[in-house]
Amino acid sequence: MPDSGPMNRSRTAEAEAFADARIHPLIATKLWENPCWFSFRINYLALRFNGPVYGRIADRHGLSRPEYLVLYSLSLRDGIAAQDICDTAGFPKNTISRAIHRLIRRKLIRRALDSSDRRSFVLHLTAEARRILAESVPPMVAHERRMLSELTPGEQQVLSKLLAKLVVDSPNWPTEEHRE
Amino acid sequence: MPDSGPMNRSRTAEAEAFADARIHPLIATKLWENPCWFSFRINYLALRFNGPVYGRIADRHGLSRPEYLVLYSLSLRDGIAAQDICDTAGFPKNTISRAIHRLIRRKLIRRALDSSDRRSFVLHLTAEARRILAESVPPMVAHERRMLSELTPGEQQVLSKLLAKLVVDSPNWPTEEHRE
DNA sequence: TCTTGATAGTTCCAGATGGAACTTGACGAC
DNA sequence: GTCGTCAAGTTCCATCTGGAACTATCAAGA
Repeated sequence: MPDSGPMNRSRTAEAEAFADARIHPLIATKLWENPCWFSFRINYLALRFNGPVYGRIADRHGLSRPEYLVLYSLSLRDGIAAQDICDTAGFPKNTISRAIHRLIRRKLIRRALDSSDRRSFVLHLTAEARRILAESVPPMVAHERRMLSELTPGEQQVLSKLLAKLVVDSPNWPTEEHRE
Repeated sequence: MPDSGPMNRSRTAEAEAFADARIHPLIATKLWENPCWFSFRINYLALRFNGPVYGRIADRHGLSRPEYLVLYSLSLRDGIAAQDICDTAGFPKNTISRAIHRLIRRKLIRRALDSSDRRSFVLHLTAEARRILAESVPPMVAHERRMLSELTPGEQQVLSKLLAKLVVDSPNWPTEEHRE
C-alpha cells in the first residue's frame, strides 16, 4: 500500500494522542490511515468554514461565494483588477467576471479604466459594499476564531507560519501537465 | 477594524520572516493583513491541491470529484454507506447519491442491502475500481508530497497534529443557525 | 399499537459553474 | 511599422450543483 514509511508510523502514533476523543470512525480512518492526510485535513476544514460562512452571506446579503470574494479582496486592497482576484482566489476568470458584473449592477463596486493598460479595469468598493462588509466580516472572523479555539495562541502562530510557508512555496509547484 | 490585538502583531512579525521571498502582492496581503488568515490559507491550499488532482482524474478516468471521493472513501474502508461519505466529505447527500448511481452504472461499485437497516445500503468496490485507484492514487500522493516538501518531516508532524486537533474538535462547533 | 419525529436515500429543478472560443489590447522581434 | 504571441475580460453553452420536497424506514413513547 502507498504509505508505509516512517511518516505512516508517526501518523499511527498521532492517533494514540487522540485515543480518548469520540470520533466518527471514518473520520478517524481519513485522519490516520490515509496517504493523503494533508489534503483531507485542509479540504475538510475548508468545507466546515465555507458552508456556514457563505451560507449566512447568501441568506443575509444574497451574494454568492465568488461575489463575496471579490468584495472581500477589495476590502483588503482597493483598486485591484479582476486578474488579481483570480490569481489569489483560485476561481476561473469567467466566474470572477460574472461576479463583477453582478456587483456592478447591484452598485456594490465601481469599475474604472486602467490608464496604463486599456484591457484591464480597476475596481473600487462603494459605501453600500463597505456597509455589507462591516456587517458580515465580524461573524466570519468569529467563526474562524471558534474553529481555532482548540489551539493555544502559540500553536496558532506555529500553524499560521507552517501554512504560510506552503503558500509562499506554491508558485514553484509543478503546473498540472495535461499531457497524455 | 476587526483585528488589531496581539494576533495581528504576530502576523506582521511573521511576514518579516518571508521578507526575501518574491510574492504576489495580493497574496502577501491575504497572508499577513487578513483577519481570516486561517481560512485563506486552507482554501488556497485546498484549491491548489484539488485543481490539478481532480483535473487529472477527470481527464484520465472521466470521474467527477464526488465520484472519485466515493471510490477513495471506499478504498480506505470498504462496506460503508452513502451517509458516512457525506458526513466525512462535506458534500450534500443528493450529490453523493448521484455519484453512487453513476458509479454503479459504470460497474465501479456494487451496492447491497444493509440487513440491519433497510433504508441504507452497503457499498463495495469492484476490481475495475481498484485498478483505477491503483493508477490514480500514487500521483495524488506525489502531488501532496510536493506541496509539503518545503517542510521538514518534523514540521509536517506538527502540522498534521495541529490540523487533526481542529478536525477532532469540529463536532463541537456551533451549527450554522439560519435564524433571521 | 398508533402516533410523532428523525434518518437514509431519491428526485426535481432553478441557478451556478467552468472549459473553450472569442475580442481587444499590449509587447517584443524584426 | 507589422507580424506573432500573449494577457485581460467576455460570452456561450453543456454540465454540475445543492436546496427543497418526497418516500420509505426506523425508533421512542403514550
